[in-house]
Amino acid sequence: MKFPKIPMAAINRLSIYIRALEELEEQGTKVISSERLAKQCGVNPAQIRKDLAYFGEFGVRGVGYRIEDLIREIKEILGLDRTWNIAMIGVGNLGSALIRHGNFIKHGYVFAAAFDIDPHKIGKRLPNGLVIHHIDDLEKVVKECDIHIGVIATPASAAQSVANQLIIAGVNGILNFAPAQIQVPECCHVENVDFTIKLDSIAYHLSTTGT
Amino acid sequence: MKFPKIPMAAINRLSIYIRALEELEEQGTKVISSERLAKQCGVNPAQIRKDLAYFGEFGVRGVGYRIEDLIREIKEILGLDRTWNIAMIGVGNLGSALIRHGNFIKHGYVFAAAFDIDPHKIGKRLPNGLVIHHIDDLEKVVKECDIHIGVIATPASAAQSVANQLIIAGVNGILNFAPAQIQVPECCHVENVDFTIKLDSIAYHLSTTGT
DNA sequence: TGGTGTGAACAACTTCACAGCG
DNA sequence: CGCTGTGAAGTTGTTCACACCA
Repeated sequence: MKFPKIPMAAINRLSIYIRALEELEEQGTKVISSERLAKQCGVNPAQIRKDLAYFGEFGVRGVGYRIEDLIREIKEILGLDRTWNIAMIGVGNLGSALIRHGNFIKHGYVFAAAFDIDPHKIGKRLPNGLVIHHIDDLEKVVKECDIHIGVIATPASAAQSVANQLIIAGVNGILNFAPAQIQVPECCHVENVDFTIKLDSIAYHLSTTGT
Repeated sequence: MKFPKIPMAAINRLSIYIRALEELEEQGTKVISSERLAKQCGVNPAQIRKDLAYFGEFGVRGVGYRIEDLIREIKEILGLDRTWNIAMIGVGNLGSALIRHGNFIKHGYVFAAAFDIDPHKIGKRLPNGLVIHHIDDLEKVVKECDIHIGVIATPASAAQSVANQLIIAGVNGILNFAPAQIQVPECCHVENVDFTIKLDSIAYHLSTTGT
């Protein structure tokens, strides 16, 4: 296979495969077929083979995939064979809970700085030792701490201006928890985590399929 | 238009349209064209017209859409012309932050109960007045409080068993924050909010487009 | 033999282009 | 005249079916 266009959805599924594979590895499994992995991930077996084939030939015909190797390959594909320094912007309820949340560090994402705009918070120290900086120091701190990803946990009204500041600071990966669509230049990649949309979708399904 | 199959993506966009429309309404705008709304939401104008046409004819040719009416129509479509009682399962960092987070109530989702499995937490009262119940009381409390949606904010390892208990209790809408794929029967609708997947996607983009 | 890798068929979603109506 | 509503075309993503190989 040459240089196919890779569906976004395929990338997201790789993360899901990794989780399943790591679980299997813990249980001591060495090799797995696309069929069994598919069942565990709730997808189609052909989907898995195609997703992996976008990036190379990782399987052994008649056998399956060696789990240890496959985990390493997928991590390399996704750029997870390293750690990523990230910054939290907005240290309110959600922001501080996310910083304390163990899932980031477990996957190699390290909160290297935190920012807010509230004068009462600036200079305070978070439980994990991070000092809260003023948002105006973003560019300086981003450089100092080698930060590549920004997490926006501000109110919706502030999201766009924070995004602008992140981009000026040279950050071009943004995880946006604010319920707002933010506009960014081509070079920057934004992912939205918007649970109001998800809830609305649930409400729709409950409403249409008999409360 | 008769009974077309409605793309999931269209439903999700309706939430985005509502947000933009409510903002416009606050600013005093009365009518808007699909073109202008599209620009604000970052989508194609035809997309908006098609999304809305799945559900009826809400526009006026040569004019556009009356904002007040359109908001009401979309809310009715999504089942947002009422409030929804929801339950939080897992009152850790993330769970308690979400309960305190204002976005749920703002959109008509009311936390009516909270559950955990940690004996030290059972019986404690949250800042908003909710008492933390033991997960084993789920079915009873769900009935008493008329809960239709469950929010899972437990560790991944507990997610599936919590989902099972929710379904037994008669809850068939689940918002899952745990990084795990959960299996549910047809009748139940699950939405996953998995920021590790989103971060991995950002890492991939940063890695492939020159750090 | 059994499971991968993959072209081809299929399905889903998006955008175009324009008829039709206020 | 301008903007909606919509069939048709285009695009993207998924599944099938089987050649191929350890």
